[in-house]
Amino acid sequence: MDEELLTIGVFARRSWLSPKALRLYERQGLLLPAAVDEHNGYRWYREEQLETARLIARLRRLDMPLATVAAIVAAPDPRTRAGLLGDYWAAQEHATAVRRELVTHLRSRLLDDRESLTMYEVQVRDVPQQTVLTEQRHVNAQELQAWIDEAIGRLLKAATGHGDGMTGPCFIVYHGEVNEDSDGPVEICLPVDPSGPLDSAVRVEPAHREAFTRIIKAQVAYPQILSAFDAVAQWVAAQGLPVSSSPREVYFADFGAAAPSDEVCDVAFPLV
Amino acid sequence: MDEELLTIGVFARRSWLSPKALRLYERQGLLLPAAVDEHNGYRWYREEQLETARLIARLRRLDMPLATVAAIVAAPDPRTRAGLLGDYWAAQEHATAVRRELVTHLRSRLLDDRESLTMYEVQVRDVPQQTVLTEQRHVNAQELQAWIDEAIGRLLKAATGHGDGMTGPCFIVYHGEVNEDSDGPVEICLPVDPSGPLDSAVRVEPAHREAFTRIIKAQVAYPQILSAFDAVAQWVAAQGLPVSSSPREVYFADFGAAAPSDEVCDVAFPLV
DNA sequence: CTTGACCTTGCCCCATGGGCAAGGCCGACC
DNA sequence: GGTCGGCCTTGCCCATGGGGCAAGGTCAAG
Repeated sequence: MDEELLTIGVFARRSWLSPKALRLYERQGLLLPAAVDEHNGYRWYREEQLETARLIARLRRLDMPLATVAAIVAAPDPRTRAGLLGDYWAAQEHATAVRRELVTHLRSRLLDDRESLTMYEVQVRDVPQQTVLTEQRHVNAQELQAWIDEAIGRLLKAATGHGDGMTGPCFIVYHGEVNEDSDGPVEICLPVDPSGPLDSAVRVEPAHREAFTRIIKAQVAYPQILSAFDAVAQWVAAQGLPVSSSPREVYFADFGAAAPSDEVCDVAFPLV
Repeated sequence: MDEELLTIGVFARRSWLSPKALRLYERQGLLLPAAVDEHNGYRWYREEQLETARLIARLRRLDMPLATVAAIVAAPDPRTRAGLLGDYWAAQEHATAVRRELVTHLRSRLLDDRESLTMYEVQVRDVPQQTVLTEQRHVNAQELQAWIDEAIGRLLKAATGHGDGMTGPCFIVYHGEVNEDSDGPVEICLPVDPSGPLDSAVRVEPAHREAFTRIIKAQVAYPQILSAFDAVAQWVAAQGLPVSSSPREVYFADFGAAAPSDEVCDVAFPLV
């Protein structure tokens, strides 16, 4: 055995890491020195450890958290390592894509400041009683979109076997706050012909008056849409009106086919 | 004036920020409460401040540092804000692109582990004396590539007016370490016909023997290329040979036209 | 008056090191 | 043997952007 051990300084220079980082990695159990002198505490590394250290250095250049680095370093074979790296990077790309959309939206909003200047115009209307197919669940902000897509699919399917099918715009009722931490519940309602069968997933939404504001597709994104809820709530409070039920989004257009500047949805608060 | 002030809790909920964050932003001078009660220290915010707070919340969702957020918030008009946001995001996209390349390279290296298994093959050769056009500067790792491109352009141009033009492969000498912190100096040399004019940018590179290893284009990227330097330095040390001059990269192929798996460069250490 | 919700400050914690101080150790030179 | 410079050690404080919790002050409703 060629037992030429390297001091931490030499090892650091040759691995493109700093001595400080190496000491940290030892504490984290990520990269242990081959030996530690009991007398003076000096750390000694083997040349073969350079390969691992350089892998760590390269992964850290991606800003990969040490825990993820540790998982990759601990992986038994290169294919597993490449897989974990791919997973990590896919998640990063996804996060970047989300932010990229936010930036695009925000820049255009800053420039033509449609939303910030044109205040939300709040109106009042009367909504007749409706029979609705309904589905309700606890979901947080992350799961919301996926669940809405699924649930609407199911409700639409159920509606086709229900007299004339859909008889009005679908709406989503927020019975509780929905954000990263809090999860509703949220209810999806699809108005149908009241003469159809009344099974458990059907209820009657009572006639009511509601205050609402109309927004475009680009304003539906979370959390921008909260400004619209806020504006309506503000307006209602300013009028001294009491709110009688949970706020909702009423989708009167084909959301998928709409352009970002098309009006697609009303944010509505039922009044007494 | 409609002086309906909001408590920190209400303001936090309506701005999508946390009270804790709001207190931090006050300390940083990013978003000051409209008033602070002298008696009990309660913070009070104006409704108009919601707009700023929401802008901050959205910018923070991009992981933008508070200092950058502050610059944007302090900008006088929306166009300036959009410009700063665009600059920030362009920098982010660039950083992501760099990492993306690193990931691609790293994954392929993990999978077909060409570099990690096939050790660098080190050979020795004799290099005759050469007259070279030369340019030298301090540059760190970031500026290096751009400077090399420019300098080679200048040297090639100078060489055309110098007898037969280029008479051998261009090489880059690292007189000092080059990384993020340290900046060489680095010297670029282009061999030319020794019968040409001997002006200040020309020197004679003495004949020498050198140890070198040949690498492919994909291995030229920083910091991977350091493994090659390391391998040659190792080999030289193992032979007990003294190094006589600074290490260098000798580019014998058309770098731009080469495929990633083409051999393009020798990493060489002059011996006595 | 009590209760619960809200507010305050202050402290410790996260991750990933950088920077610096105080002090130990080692080889080289005189 | 003494001394010097360079390496090594540990430990503390710094930054970022808050989260979490404790101890205590405040306020409005019942």
